Amino acid sequence: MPKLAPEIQAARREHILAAAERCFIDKGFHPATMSGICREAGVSPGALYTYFASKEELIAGLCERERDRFAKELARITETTGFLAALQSLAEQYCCHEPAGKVRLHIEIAAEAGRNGAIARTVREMDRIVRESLVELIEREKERGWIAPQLPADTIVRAMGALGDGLFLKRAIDPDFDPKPIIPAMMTMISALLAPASPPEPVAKRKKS
Amino acid sequence: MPKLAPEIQAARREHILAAAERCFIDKGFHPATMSGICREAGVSPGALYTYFASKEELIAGLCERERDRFAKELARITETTGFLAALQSLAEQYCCHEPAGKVRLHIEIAAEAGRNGAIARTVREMDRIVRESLVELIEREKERGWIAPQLPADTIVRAMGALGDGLFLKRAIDPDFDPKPIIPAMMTMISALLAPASPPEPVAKRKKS
Amino acid sequence: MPKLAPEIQAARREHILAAAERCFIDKGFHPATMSGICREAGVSPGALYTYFASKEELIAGLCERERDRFAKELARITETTGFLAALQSLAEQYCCHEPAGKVRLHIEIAAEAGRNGAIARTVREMDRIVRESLVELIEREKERGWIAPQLPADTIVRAMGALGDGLFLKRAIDPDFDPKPIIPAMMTMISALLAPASPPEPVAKRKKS
Amino acid sequence: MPKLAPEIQAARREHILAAAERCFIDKGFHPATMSGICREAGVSPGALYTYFASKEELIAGLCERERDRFAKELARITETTGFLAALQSLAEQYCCHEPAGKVRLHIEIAAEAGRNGAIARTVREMDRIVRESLVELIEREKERGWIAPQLPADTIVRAMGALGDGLFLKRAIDPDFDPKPIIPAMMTMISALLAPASPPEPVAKRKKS
DNA sequence: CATGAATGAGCGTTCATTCAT
DNA sequence: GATGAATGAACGCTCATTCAT
Repeated sequence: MPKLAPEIQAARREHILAAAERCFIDKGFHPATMSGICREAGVSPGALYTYFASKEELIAGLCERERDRFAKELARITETTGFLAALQSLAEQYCCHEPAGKVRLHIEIAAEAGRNGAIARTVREMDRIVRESLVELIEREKERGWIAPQLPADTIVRAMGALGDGLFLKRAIDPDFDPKPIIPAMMTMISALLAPASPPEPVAKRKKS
Repeated sequence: MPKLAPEIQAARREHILAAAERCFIDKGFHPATMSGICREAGVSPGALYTYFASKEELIAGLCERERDRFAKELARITETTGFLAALQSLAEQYCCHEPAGKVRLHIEIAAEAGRNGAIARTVREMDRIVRESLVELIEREKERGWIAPQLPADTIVRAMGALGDGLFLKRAIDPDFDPKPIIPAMMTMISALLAPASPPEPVAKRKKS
Repeated sequence: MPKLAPEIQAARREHILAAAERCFIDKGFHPATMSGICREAGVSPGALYTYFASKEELIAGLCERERDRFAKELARITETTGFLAALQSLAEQYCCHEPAGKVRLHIEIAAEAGRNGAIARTVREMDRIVRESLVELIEREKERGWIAPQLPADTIVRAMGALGDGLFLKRAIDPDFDPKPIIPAMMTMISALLAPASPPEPVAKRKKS
Repeated sequence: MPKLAPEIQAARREHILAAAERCFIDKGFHPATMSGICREAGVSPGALYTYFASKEELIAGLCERERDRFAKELARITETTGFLAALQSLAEQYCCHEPAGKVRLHIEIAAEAGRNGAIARTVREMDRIVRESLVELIEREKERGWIAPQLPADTIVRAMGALGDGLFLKRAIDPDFDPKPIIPAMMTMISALLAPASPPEPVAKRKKS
């Protein structure tokens, strides 16, 4: 039998990852079973094991997929807009509109990262990508004189990242949690860090004069 | 072997919970085994099962213990100090000095809360306790005229909580993560929310006038 | 502590046996648990084990109790009446009015007897007692010329016993089984064995002349 | 290892059932262990569980197998002979020649039926099959004028069934029990129910002329 | 004598993984 | 390459029995 075309291989891999994601969201990494994932994907165990050598690798693959997806999305966003617009877009997408299942999956990944080096590395890389992208955006705005932060861009980004991650955690714990009421507070906090030259539009007017 | 004194029972329970905590930190809730916990606690399975009816109940018991410990610690802190001192104490204790294992355990609990109603309830209750305590402290400071926040105390507390939780998540992912460099940024953010009458001492002097 | 008065001991034993019977009827010998029996009897495991050295002995004790009860009841019946009246009384009591639970317990005992020598002995003894009692009654009637069976009394009794046991089995399998419609058929069969001098009253008129 | 041919699957199932039967006869349903059955069948637990989802299902499967076997055997017997020959054949086969283990197994099944609805249903169905077959045979003989029973065929069959079941029970209790001496008594009883037109051949000469 | 917490072997069952077809 | 039946170690949990108090 001739080797499968790489694009078919990749599609199959993606198909299995999608099925695995559904199972992992539903049950968590450890309670989810390989045969459940096979059923969900409509694939035999033998077939699955030609794409992923073990359950661990499947989990790792899923994490990498998340990282790549996020990186791509982030690139799309940062390419075309300024810092605050990007921030707002990210907040909306990941803290508000992201489906609850996905949110929980990310917490599951974080929990797994605590025990699994490969996953920890993937997650930290994802973190790094976000941070570097945002740092770059901040530096650009700084050069243009639009903001005048008193702290290093990296520190600012880390602090803002913590804010976003915290919202994620809240949503994972309580699927009914609504982040909207907190957004003004977040904007206040972020503005304080950035010290924008003039009140940026999407942020509530904070102090006149 | 007549009925054990309640305090001995409680001590035994606590002893098992401590052993379970070590195992859960080491391996996670699902990969950790009951017989591993028994070994760690130096207890037979039968004995363990007189204190906890199932693995699930053991996990739930651990979460409740965390909630109670935290509530107690929080009460101790808030009783004796003002808002900012309390905040600093909490941040130091839970975001900085908390051992990495404990931090990961809390993320594990959060992941589990996504699928287990009993645990979700415990975690949300823990959250509520923290929020209510801090809201009360804020209101007190407001009355005294020391701060003049523009947003409802509850919103502020939630935003600050997200910040703290985000730091937790970072530490779970990366045990070498050092929250210290971000603390000034956090203080800036919190100050912006609280609008203190005068620059509070523990915060870096940020802008004259 | 002075030895307990024998009558108290016997009462306690009986109390435990009664509780065990309820449990065994409810769940069967093997699925029923010693702690369930303790709960039902309101007795601690330690106390139970001073009366019965093992679960097996408890089961054996229950079987012996059934044997003794049945022997006593049989003696009462055969003492005061003739063969057919005794037969009718026994049939009514054990094939019709005996509660379904008891009936099932006897089948449980029979099943256990197949694997447990002590119980088999008890059950066979019970059988022997019934057979000897009835044989004696038959011989008495024969001497009086009221019946003229063509087969040995023991054979007759065994055949009749099989009939009774068969009804037992049916009731165990189907709690709604009603033995009443079969009674005329049984009477016909038994009459055929006994060849009574004149149509016995409770039996349907069978052959003219 | 692609999909096994259905006949191989069925053979494997049958192989496991046979092993289970040996274990259940040896120890009873509840004391017999799944790993014992696996050992007896030369099969791993996982393999067994692909054929039977639980111990309960294995027991149910065994009961159904008994029902089907018996139905088949019964059909074979009733197809080719008249009522009395069929009866004699059944009595010989099931009351006399059936191995002691099988007999005990049937009592075990009866005991289980008292607590397990699925098994009770199977057993009652088995009963029904026997009854209906024999009722049909009786009706046929009646039409031919060979017998002239005074009672409904169903009642007669039930009474005769009780007789057979009673013999079963006796054999289960006492493996040395020899049903042969009772057979003349049984034939007398059955004859009395059937009222055959002339002394049927296979029955011992009972009354001169 | 009674208590009931403790024991620990062993239960029924699961499931990541393999490999003959 | 795909299949899916098979493996078997290991899981969570039970319960007859014991014995320190």
